[in-house]
Amino acid sequence: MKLEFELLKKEKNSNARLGKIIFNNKEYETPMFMPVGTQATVKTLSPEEVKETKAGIVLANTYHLWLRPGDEVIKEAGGLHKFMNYDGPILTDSGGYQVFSLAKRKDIKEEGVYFKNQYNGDKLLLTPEKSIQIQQNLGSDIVMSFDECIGYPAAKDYVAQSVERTLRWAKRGKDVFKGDKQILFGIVQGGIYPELRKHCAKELIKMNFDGYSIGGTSVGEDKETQYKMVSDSVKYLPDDKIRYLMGVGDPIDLVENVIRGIDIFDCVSPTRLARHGHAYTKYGKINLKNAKYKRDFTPISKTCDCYACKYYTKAYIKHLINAEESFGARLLSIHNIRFLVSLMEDLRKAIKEDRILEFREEFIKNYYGEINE
RNA sequence: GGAGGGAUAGCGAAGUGGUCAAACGCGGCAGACUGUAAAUCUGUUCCUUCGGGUUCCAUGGUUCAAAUCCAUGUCCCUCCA
Repeated sequence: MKLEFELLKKEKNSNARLGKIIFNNKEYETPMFMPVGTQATVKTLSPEEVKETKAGIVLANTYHLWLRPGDEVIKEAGGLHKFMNYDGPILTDSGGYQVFSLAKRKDIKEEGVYFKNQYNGDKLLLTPEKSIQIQQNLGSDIVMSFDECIGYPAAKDYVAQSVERTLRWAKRGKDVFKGDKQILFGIVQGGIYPELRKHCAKELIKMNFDGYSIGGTSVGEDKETQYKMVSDSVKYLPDDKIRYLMGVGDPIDLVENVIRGIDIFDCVSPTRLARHGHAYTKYGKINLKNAKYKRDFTPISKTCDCYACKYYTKAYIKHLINAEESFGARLLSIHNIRFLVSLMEDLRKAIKEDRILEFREEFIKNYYGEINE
């Protein structure tokens, strides 16, 4: 019951694609947005609530679960699906992002990356082999290669050297990966340099991974730079494999990168922004902490079909956020995830109808416009 | 009746002659957040035409200079009878 992918259609006027993921006798269409559940939970939501947003794949993180509760514990529990009670597909990140985000607490060497355990100060070594082994213990359905996610800007010499190491790490990981129940992705790095992106993509393809991720974006670069990095990576990737753009979830970026040929995305934004009081709308992001919502007794969106919009007002959710009641974060997380999932539904419809460029124009006009619901 | 302590910005609370428009926390008002060290972080919070103006219970005083010292008053708290 390995996860399978099937390409269904290519949009006529762009590089956008429509696909299908088959997992556990269920089908999930792509392009798709995947909510992040780093610690084996999408923060504040139950698995039932995640499913209600119609999200498919959920992310979890190797690094965090390795440290706590430990991948052996999760293996003993019967794997991540049983442990967290989620029967949909699960993708695990390799810990590669922590190479970037824990910048001050790491030391990159050829064998792997040394981290300091944030809970007890222990010196830890995460290697490509170890990352795969942990992900096999976790029992996720899509496994990521251990890579180095570099920041922006980065000097070309450093990026070139980093790409070579990421390639060696990808090979080392693949060599120990069993692959009887899971599929393994390689990660295209190369910063903003087209020739490094090309080289990285081509070398990964030679190793024949089950899917390809694009990494090293959404680390501080501007949008145009990001879109170019995606285009410079995607054009070498085979049609029949999933293309995953890591860490991208801004609504505009989702639209732009679907057009460039991306199938799946993940991002912490919908849930983090929710905890910070923000809600996505067709007309831009709103901050419910703002005083102007104190007596706004209308839903976040009149057209949204989520639980929060169906039963609750902005004034109520604002009150919950201000009072630091967790129900507020939960309602906004439901809304924000549903917003992105629903945006992907609209994008798939536009692909089916070959009118994705028109869709983009209208979406951007609304999102950056002055109109309010 | 006696003895002592206190009153500082929306609230709590530092400060006890100049470096004080006054630390810090909360509350308020905004901002940031992209493979989650993030229910976190940042800015701002007397008035202002940005030159300055007016503040630390009230009034009077000492001093070149007072939130800070002195006198009187008002209110609050604690203990003793």
